Amino acid sequence: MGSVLRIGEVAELTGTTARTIRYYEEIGLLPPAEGRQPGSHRLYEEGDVERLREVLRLKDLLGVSLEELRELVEAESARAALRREWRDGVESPERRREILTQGIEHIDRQLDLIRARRDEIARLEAELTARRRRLRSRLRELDREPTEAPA
Amino acid sequence: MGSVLRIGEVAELTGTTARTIRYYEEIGLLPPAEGRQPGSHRLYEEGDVERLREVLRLKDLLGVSLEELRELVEAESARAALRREWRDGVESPERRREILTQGIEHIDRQLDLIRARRDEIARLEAELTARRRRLRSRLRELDREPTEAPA
DNA sequence: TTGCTCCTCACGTCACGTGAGGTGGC
DNA sequence: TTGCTCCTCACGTCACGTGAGGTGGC
Repeated sequence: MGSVLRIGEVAELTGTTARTIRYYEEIGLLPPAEGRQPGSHRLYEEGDVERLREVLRLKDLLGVSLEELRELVEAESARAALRREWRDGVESPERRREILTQGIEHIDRQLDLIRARRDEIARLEAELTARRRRLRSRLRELDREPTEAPA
Repeated sequence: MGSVLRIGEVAELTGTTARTIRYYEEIGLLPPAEGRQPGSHRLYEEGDVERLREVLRLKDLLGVSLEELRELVEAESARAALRREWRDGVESPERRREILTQGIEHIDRQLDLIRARRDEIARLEAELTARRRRLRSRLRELDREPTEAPA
């Protein structure tokens, strides 16, 4: 059931702060809480929580500016519009093919960003484990000849 | 040979700006350029470039604040001091064992951070590829029955 | 009615960006 | 001497943090 949430609860659920949510609304990164009079409480639903979680995750993992993030999110809502068109029944197979193709291209753009990050992370991890192995092997050498005391 | 570099060259080599280098020096994240009179040019060597590259990489990949980054870097120079002690010949095997053990623990702390990131990235990548697969398979379905035109 | 969370300014902070005006080495 | 890069303020900006003072729903 669509339980209604206040901004503090949404902040808690997503691991952020009320200020951040208001700021994201202010710069147009999040849509304003629906049907709200200025001064009154912002009310959210589970879908808004999911949406915010996604935004925070992309920001954290991709390390992009909020401006770039806004472009990504806009592309995402364009995608949502296409999904609605699809769900409501699309007439021509040409249009259906177009929608699917655009969806794949959108995902590919995100995958490019993610994979670049993944590779950098993997490189760093490999370097660290290599250094760890070297230290471990020296430690084992010490254990094998423990009587190497000075004169 | 130890070619001497100016701040703009260092910035170019590391993909950052002169302002960032000065700022990092100001907050103690980087050591001040060696033997320099106030007002005169900062001069760097290849080692400084490597050091800065490491700092920028950790910042980018770990997404930490400069304060946290400074702690990491300080731990790194503590490690460098231990490596020097090792290189200059350490007397007791107990001390050698201690140095190696501390080195491994230091690397393990960094590995914990890196692996957490790696897992998050992997989760996101898996979700994206799954969505991509679903779209691709729908596209293939369309190709298999291309005469599904409306009346 | 009392707490609690919410609201809107609005100033502070972190990590730099961006001139302004001036000095120093090929 | 002319460019070029460098220097030090110092103010601007982005992404929020943090009160100040006030209103609104269990």
